[in-house]
Amino acid sequence: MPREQQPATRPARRRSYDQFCAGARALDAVGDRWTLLIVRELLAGPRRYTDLHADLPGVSTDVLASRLKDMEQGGLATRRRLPPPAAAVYELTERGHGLLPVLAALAEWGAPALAERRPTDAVRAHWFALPLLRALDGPGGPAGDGVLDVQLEEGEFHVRTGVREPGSAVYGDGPADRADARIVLDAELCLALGRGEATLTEAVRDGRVEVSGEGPLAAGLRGE
Amino acid sequence: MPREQQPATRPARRRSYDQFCAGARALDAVGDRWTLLIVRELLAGPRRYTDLHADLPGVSTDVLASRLKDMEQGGLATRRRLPPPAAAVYELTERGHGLLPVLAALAEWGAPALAERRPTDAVRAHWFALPLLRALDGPGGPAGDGVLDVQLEEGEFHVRTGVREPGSAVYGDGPADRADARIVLDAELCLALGRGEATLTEAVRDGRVEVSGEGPLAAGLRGE
DNA sequence: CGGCATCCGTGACGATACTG
DNA sequence: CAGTATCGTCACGGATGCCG
Repeated sequence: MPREQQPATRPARRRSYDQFCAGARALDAVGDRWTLLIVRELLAGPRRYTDLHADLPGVSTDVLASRLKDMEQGGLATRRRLPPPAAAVYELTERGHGLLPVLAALAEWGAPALAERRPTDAVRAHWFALPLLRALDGPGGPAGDGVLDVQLEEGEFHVRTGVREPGSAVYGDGPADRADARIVLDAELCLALGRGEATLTEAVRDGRVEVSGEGPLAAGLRGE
Repeated sequence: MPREQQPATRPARRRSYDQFCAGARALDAVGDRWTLLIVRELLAGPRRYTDLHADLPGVSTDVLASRLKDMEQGGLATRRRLPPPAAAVYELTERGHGLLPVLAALAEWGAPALAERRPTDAVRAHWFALPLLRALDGPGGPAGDGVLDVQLEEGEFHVRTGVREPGSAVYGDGPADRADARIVLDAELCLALGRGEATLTEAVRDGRVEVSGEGPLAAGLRGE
C-alpha cells in the first residue's frame, strides 16, 4: 500500500515561497499558472466547468480541475450545485472577488502590450470589460450607476457600474437581463478608453460610440 | 539536425497564454514563478546577483539567472556593469518600476495571510516597506516628502515618500544615505498601518512609534 | 569570490483518451 | 457534461563545476 489514503483535504499544499511578505503570500495563493485568468473569468459571474474550459484556450482539463479545487480549498471560489437540468457552477467568494484590483493593476500595466494583435491570440468580448470599467468608474467617469450592455465586433458583454458590493459580478458575458443602457463601439476604442487616451464623453460626441437607452445612465453617457 | 541553432536572443519565449487581453499579456511577462518577487527586490534599488539570491531563499541559481535574462529581454530590468572592484548590478527600468501598483495590489490582498507567522518563513526588513508606504502615501498620510529611515526588530530599511518619478527606488534595504527622519516601531504595527487599522499619527501619539529627526518630515510625523 | 552554466531528480504542465 | 487517467515533455529546485 504505497500510497496513503488522502483525506478530504488536498494532499500536498502547493509549493510555497515561505516568505513573511504579503505579496509572496498572495502569490502562494494565486501565483500558479492559469489561476488569475480563472479568476478573471469568474469575475464575469458564475461559470460552469465547460464554459471556463472554452474561454481559456490552452488549459488542460486536469489543470483546470486542479486549479478549481485549489481555489475552493483556498477560499477563492465555491462550487454550487444547481438543480439537475443544469450543471454545477463555480463562483467567486468575497475573498476571490477581492482580487479585482490585482487584475486591474495587471491589466493596466499590460495594456501597452496590446498594441500588436497576434494572429494566434484568442479573444473574448468580456475581456474588454476591465478597461471599460476603468473608464466608467474611474475619475471623469460620466455615468450614473447601472447596468450597461456593450456591443463589440468581437461579441457582447455587460458591465455594472458603481458597484462595490463584494460577491456580485461587476461584468458578465453576453447581454444583461435588464440593461439600463447600451453602447456600440469597437475594441480599439475600448482599449483607448481604458488607457485614458480618450474619454467616453468625447467618444460619444465624436460619434465613435452609439448610445441607446432611456434612463439616467444613458443620459449621462450622452453627456447629460 | 532536429534542433535549430539558436541566435543570440533567448531561444524560445516562455509559454504564452496567447490571449488578446491586457491581464494575460502582463502574466506572459511577469507570471512566471519568482519574477514578481525579483521585481519586489529590485524595487528596493539596484541589487547584485548574489544579493538577490540571498534575499530570495529557495530560488535556484539557474532559475534566478534565467529570470534576470528574461527580465532584461522583456525590458523590465537592465544589467549595469560597475567598475571592476564592484560587481554588476541589476536595476529596474521605468517599465519594470511600473509594476509597483501590481505588487501593491497583491500585497494588500495578501495582507490577511500574514496573520500567522510560520516558523519556516523567511523575513527581510524591507518587505515591510510596501505596507508602510501605503500608510505614508495613502489618504491620511501625514508626512511631507522625504526619506524616512525605519528601524524594526527584523532590520532596517528606508522609504522615500511622495515620489512619483519612475526609475527611482521608492524604498531600499538598510539605512538611507541622508534620511530626513527616522522611526522605530515593530513589524506588527507596520502591518497594521498597511491594513489601515491604525494611522501613523495615532501610533505616534500612543508611543508605539518613536520619531527622531528635525526637518518637516519628522515634524509632520509627530503631528505638526 | 561572484556569476553564472551544467547535470540530474522530481514535479508541474499540456494533450489526448476515457469514464460516470 | 464534468471531470479522471495516462503519458510525454518541460520547468523547477538542489548541487556541483567552471571561469573571469
